[in-house]
Amino acid sequence: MREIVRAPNAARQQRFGYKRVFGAGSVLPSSYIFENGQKGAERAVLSVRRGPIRYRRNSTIVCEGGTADYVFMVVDGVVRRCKAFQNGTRAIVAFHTPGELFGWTDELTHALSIEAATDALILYFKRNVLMSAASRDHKVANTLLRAATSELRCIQLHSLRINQSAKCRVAGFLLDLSARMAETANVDLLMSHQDVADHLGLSIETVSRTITELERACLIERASARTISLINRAALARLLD
Amino acid sequence: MREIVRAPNAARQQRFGYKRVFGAGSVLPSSYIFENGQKGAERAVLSVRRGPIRYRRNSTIVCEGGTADYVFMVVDGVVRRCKAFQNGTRAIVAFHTPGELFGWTDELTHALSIEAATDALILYFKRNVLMSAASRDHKVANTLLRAATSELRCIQLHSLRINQSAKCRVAGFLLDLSARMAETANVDLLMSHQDVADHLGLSIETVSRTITELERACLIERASARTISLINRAALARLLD
DNA sequence: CGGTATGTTGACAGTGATCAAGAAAGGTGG
DNA sequence: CCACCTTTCTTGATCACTGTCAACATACCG
Repeated sequence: MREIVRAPNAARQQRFGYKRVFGAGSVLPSSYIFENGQKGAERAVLSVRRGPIRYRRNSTIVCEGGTADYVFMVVDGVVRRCKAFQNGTRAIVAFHTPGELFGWTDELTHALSIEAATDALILYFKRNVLMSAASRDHKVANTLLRAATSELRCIQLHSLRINQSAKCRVAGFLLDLSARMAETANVDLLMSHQDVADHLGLSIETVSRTITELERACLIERASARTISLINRAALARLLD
Repeated sequence: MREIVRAPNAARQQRFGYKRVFGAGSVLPSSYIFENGQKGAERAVLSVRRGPIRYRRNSTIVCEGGTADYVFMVVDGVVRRCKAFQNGTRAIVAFHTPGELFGWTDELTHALSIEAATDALILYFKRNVLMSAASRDHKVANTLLRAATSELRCIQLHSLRINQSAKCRVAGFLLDLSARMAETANVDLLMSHQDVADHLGLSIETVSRTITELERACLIERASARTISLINRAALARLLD
């Protein structure tokens, strides 16, 4: 049987002592959003927005089981959707990066917690307004459909990945992150190794060891623990599949 | 390193020798569908249907990478969406049961193969017709949205499950299956243990052993290998989380 | 009835988790 | 700027769950 308490160190036990410091709401000019790649069909959706609200790293945006009154969009930072288990472990189903609409559901409550993985700026959309708008306006419905579809694709890839070896999982994660961040040179691991581990279904130790191993094999290079350059993307990609 | 060839027995090597026997198309009266719980909003969608077509067990409906010209609905039987890896392993992302609309994507190709896990009756919908219908008719868009949303929920639960122990995975799978089949007394494992194993990210041996273990613990009872009654659902549910 | 496909059980090995301890990074107050 | 503290990351030793290999049992089907 797996142990109940996984992190005996004092440092580790802090992990779930989320600070829950809800950042003071700091409303940006609405032009910010429209300049940020939103246009045309999204206008209708954006007309029901609230916020954006700023969250500090590790603060909870929605608790699992909380009423699903809102759907969200990341303006800045990284957000994680996760579930905490009774045995103290945690699983991160997905990370969300700027521009992504997430938290959509047709149920009354959110099945997962939504937390800020870094300091983050979040936009709110009232779900029932969105829903009734969708049933009248096909543009809104299509925006939601597009969001759900891309989230579906993303989580499908993820579910394929977590049956692979640790090396594949980490390599795939780095390649994905690099693609999402559209960084040319190096990948910035915006989230902690603990977050990466909980996302990939590994322990932090294994994540650390695997990164070290990839570095020794000259596939990546580290400037710091969270600043990684993918030296040999082709070789990394070859690890997958 | 994991071994390349996983199933050395002659019997096992047959696993991917899919028969690809496309069943002759046998068109049912359209009333069949309408009697089968489809109504109202779904009408518009159903007006663009083709089929249903009958597939034999293990035949391929769509190959991974195949053009995504159609979206599908299970009329009867069970369908699996899966990916075969180069090392001979296979991952089943999801099973689909009667009434489910699946295979929706906004990409040009299907990322996963779609195969009949049992003899199955499949309805086809032209994707581009569906897409253009969705951009005009919000009812169609909402039907797609609903399908995508419930698929999303399903795969989220699944991705949470595959980080758990083998016992949790099997117990959860049995409970889910029982709920989906709405069978009162016992669960009928319509798919092979191999399919279950590939879905849960376990080996067939582990699936078999785990089921035996659950039986010895008096949580379940077996009439045959594929006919299982959940004696103590509460205890099974307690294994989860 | 033989032959194939599928499921079961045992022995053993390997990947990754756990436990433990130390190193590096980041933040705060002097 | 430095000392101090907390958090995060790294590395090593050991253990266990689950995969692999092997053999057999059972079910299915012409």
